[in-house]
Amino acid sequence: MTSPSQGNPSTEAAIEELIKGREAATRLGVFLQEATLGKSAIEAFKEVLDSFSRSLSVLDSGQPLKNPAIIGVGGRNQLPSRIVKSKTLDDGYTWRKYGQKEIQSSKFPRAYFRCTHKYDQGCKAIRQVQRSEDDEFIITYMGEHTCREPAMLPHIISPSYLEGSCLISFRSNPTDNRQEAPLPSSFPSYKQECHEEVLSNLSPGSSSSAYVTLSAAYEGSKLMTPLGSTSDHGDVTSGFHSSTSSLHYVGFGTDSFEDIFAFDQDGFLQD
DNA sequence: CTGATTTGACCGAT
DNA sequence: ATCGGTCAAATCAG
Repeated sequence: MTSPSQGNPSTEAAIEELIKGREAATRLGVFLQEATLGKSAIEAFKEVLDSFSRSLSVLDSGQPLKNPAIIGVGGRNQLPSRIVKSKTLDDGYTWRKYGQKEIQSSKFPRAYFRCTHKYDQGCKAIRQVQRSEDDEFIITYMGEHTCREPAMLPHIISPSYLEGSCLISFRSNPTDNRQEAPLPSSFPSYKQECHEEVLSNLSPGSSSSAYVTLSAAYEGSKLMTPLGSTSDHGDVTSGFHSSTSSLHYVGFGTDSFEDIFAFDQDGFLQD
């Protein structure tokens, strides 16, 4: 990946500082989480984080950020969860939407997905998707995929990202995105972009919390093709596609903390 | 025809 | 009582 920041000492220094600042902010976020502060405090905190992230993005433009900042621990239930900000809903897995809800704290509805293989393979992974103000999606993944997604190529990102190698590369073809749309189809083209940032990574059990994402690989071997629409599991849906992307952990944790995202912008939902 | 999405109802937690 | 998450019937799409 080419990055303008590369080879530019001053820019890199700036990035370094920003990363430090962001880390400090995320640490602060943990306290904010524990202390029951007012919403304004949380909003302010969110702005700080956003600023760091934006600055980093600008300077870094695409370069994977190192030093992921992880805020918060543990989801509201036992499920390991992580929050990812992405421009695409494709993560290599097939999801089935089972609900959508207007959420009080954010003006955009939240869409609920469960793994397509919930019943045929007992996969417990679920995710919640919300649109953010920048035409991106805030995706909260909960639970681990225990399914053996045909389309997934065994590219498991181990918890190593906790050590700084937060690189998750995606890549595939945009096949069918519809099911990915958290809302009525008014999402223009969230498919061609593949930017992701892991806003948070929380895995209580940390053990096998490895989040799986597929990568470059399965191009050419689309095992996932809709088995003729006769498959018993018949849950072939979503598309997958991805592409190399850079992500940053900007993190924070619990679901409630999600309120930090006071997405304000129209357009998410609408038909 | 089969499977996915939509959407209101239902339910549990707060 | 309210809010968020899930269910499930109706509807849509391939």
